[in-house]
Amino acid sequence: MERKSQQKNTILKVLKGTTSHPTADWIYSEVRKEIPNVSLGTIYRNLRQLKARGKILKLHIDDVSSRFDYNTKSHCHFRCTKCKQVFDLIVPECSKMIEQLSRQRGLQISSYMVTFSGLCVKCQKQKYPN
Amino acid sequence: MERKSQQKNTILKVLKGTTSHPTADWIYSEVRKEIPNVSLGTIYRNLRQLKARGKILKLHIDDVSSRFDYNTKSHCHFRCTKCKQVFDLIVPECSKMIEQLSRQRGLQISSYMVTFSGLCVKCQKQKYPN
DNA sequence: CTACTTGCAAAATATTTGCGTTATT
DNA sequence: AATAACGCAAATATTTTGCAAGTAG
Repeated sequence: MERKSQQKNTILKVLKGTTSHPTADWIYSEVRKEIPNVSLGTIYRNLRQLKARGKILKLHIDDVSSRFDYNTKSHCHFRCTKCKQVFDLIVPECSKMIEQLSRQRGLQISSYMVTFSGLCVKCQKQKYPN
Repeated sequence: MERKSQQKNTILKVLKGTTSHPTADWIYSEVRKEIPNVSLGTIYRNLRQLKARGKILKLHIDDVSSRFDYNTKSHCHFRCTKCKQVFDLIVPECSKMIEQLSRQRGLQISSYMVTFSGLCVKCQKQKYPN
């Protein structure tokens, strides 16, 4: 059975306290502030377990590395191609679309991953690219 | 400037001839049937170039490795969690949704990646899991 | 000829795993 | 006491890159 550990708690706390959809490596550096000798292997092992138990989401937004999300409800993301930030998007039309898809095409949809890419409002306003 | 090469042509031909959204490694093994001494580095280099020139899409559907698609129009995918196949989905509602998003929220959306996961029609019918 | 492309091998990244030890239940 | 979780280091897997040679334009 699952056991508690300071490491797992801290990982969850870090994830809960950010909206940045962080990578394993970023989580590692955050957790190390509290548990300096934590190992990266432990981060990965816990993230995998948490995902398997449905407590977090693993996102495949870019090809560099996976990102993790404390918000386990399927939702949409917007990735700015300039500042590389990933924002949550609440898109009510999306759930309607899925309902339609399963009704009309017989697909049993258990989750979805939607990522829009483009320029966020902030970066659109910047005249000179960085 | 860009130059032609047998390797690049073959990669494109292979991609054009499949709907399986293959990985670099699968493409490699297909290309090798025609050019036995092609190198994996060449595959990756060409795939990167082709993507940069907008001739193919790079998909981030699962965490194992990237997949590539000859169909460069943004479109939706369905990934069966059982047989692991990835199918194209034409979802007209999707383009409407994007139009709405840019109009209502000021986002400049240049592309999107939509992946639904679940059981495909075929796998739903199978009584005994493999 | 110029310089893009290739094959090869080594390097860089991201993630997983084996093992002996620690800690939770 | 049993065994899940840990830290560490080595192993995998995927993708990139440096370099000398080949080739398209």
